[in-house]
Amino acid sequence: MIADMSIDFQERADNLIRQTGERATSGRIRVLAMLLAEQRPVSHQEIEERLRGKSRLNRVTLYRILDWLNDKCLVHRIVSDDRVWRFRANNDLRTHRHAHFKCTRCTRVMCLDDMKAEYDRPLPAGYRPLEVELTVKGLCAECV
Amino acid sequence: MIADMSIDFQERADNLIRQTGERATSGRIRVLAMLLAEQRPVSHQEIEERLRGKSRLNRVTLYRILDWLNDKCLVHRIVSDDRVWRFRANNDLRTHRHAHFKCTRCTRVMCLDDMKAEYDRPLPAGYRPLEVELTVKGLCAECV
DNA sequence: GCTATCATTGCAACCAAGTTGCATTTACTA
DNA sequence: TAGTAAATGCAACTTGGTTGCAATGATAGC
Repeated sequence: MIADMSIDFQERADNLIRQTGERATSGRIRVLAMLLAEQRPVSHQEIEERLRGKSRLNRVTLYRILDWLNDKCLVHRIVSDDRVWRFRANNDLRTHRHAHFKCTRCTRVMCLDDMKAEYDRPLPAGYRPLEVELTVKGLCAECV
Repeated sequence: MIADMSIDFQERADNLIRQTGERATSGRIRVLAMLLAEQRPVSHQEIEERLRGKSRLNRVTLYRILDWLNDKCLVHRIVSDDRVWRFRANNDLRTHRHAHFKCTRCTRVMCLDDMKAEYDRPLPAGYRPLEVELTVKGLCAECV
């Protein structure tokens, strides 16, 4: 079962990457498959550890793969006050206009998929909004 | 006029720091006075440049002073996706439960004082919120 | 006002996350 | 199946921030 699932993610990743019209390299596929399987925001460091064992990806290459996946909207990037980026697969097209929760004890970040990142008051005159980030910080259920 | 104002900020900074009951050092006073005069979020680097000329503060000391001012709630710290902290004086006690705007072109950050950082949906069961961060990103009036 | 004391400062060295330039390898195209 | 541009790996670098420790300085007690 587990094995089947992993093959499935591999295949989905491969398809998604090919749909961009650019090269489907093994690195890109492995990283995206892993993120598809996780379904939560994962840091560069965690990904590196997770991928260890199999032919290891270079650190720089991993940064570049994550950038690329982000450019192609296959993943989204979440920033947090620990100055670390986390990445999460965009499984469908209702992408990332949602809020995030950051646990200040275990440092994990989760997507609050059904809480929209929005604001209600007008911006100062002349300002053009492009993106909104809403992060709730506190303790998650396991750390509380 | 300008000179008077600067003396005024110096004095206000001095008072605020003494009210904490801890030591009123020249570094703390200079940094807080500068922030009181600015009334906008300023990065460590900017502060360092601004304070250049007068007897220069050590880089590490400045980090420590900013941490200290933050601990004492005399300033608040704003995080942003460029992994740079910015600091703004808390002029009164209606402190920092407000949103921020980050210009993606000039990289400046401003406080949206009358936009509250809040959320409307419930968190997952067992989660305890402690703080909320809301950042609107886009182009400011000067960069649009 | 002077001195002792402990917090604060400065220095040097360090760390972690992320980036750049360039030579090598690899996925795709013809 | 070979040629080619794109992707990768490596080494070195940058930026923002931190740590340990010795030197300095603000304040309390006299």
